[in-house]
Amino acid sequence: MTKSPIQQAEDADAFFAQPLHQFLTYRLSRVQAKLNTQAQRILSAAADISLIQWRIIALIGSCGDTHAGELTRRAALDKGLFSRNLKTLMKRGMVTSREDKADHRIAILSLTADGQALYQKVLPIMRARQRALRSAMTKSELDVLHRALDKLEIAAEKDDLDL
Amino acid sequence: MTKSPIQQAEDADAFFAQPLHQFLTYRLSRVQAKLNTQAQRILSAAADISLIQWRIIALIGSCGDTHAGELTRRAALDKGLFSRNLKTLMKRGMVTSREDKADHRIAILSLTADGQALYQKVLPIMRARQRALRSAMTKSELDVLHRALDKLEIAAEKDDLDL
DNA sequence: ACATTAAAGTTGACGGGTCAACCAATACAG
DNA sequence: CTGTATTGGTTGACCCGTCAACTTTAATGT
Repeated sequence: MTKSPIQQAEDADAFFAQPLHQFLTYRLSRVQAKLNTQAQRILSAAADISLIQWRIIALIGSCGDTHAGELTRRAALDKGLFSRNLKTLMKRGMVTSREDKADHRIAILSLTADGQALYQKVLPIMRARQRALRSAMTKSELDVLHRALDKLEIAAEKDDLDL
Repeated sequence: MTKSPIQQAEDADAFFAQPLHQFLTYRLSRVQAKLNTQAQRILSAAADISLIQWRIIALIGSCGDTHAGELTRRAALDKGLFSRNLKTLMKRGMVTSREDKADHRIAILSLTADGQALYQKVLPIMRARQRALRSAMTKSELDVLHRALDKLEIAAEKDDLDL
């Protein structure tokens, strides 16, 4: 994983010209924050629900009736975060849980009628948003973006970045 | 051991049965979270400092002696967040402030000797990290990634996504 | 000059997100 | 069968990040 002198020089120029702004991680975090804000605005307008709660409803709605652990693993969601928001969703009558007969630690989760209605109402809205975001790019740009994200994700898990 | 992103993607069932996993925003937020975790790990090992505090030190170190408002505007950082972390950095003796003679609202910030030392020590480490991340991709992939981020950032600011 | 408005920074409140301690139930080893 | 380890889930603690209220000081306008 060696670097060409040219690239190093480019890095240096960019850094001293514009600290932080050109850092990949910095740009990513800003873009992600803006996308989050947008999603929250859309969700609160469409269904008066937070993003994290929408994610939980979408998980339950799309994965069928399963238990919390399965969903948090699938979505890489913190189980504490999940638990708290699930509680408020149950208070709001969007989700119900029944105990698993075989394993009493497990609660099987399902959407209530209200939860289903919300899911069916919001899902197309969020899909449309995703389409709109994608449509800002060409197909090949989108492919490269996904590939780049894969690579970044792998690099982010490395403990030693040839430091 | 955690699964690679590729394996997780292969776990995904049908396209529509797994809404979250293919959502661009979802992937972005996960990658960003992992990059953040990595940065925090590196920083806490190298200098026992948090990411936000490093950003503040890097801003002061690279922008010269300026006031808080200038830096928060430049970095799109919340001024409240900045203020609080600045306070702890001053407690730790990394930053000092002196009042501007012309405008008494303003405090001019500078790094102390300790702050400078930390800055000079950590900067190459973080720049090496950026190089390592970039080197995971080809030049053209990087270009497309930056272009895609530009477009996403613009799309994220739109109020109506043809919904 | 005085009143109004705006800017710089501090503080409080609150949700998101991570981590660890903890409890209850199950699985497992001897 | 019994003690131990593991798993599912809840709760508490803590930081990040956003938003808004508020104080102090400066700019503006009449």
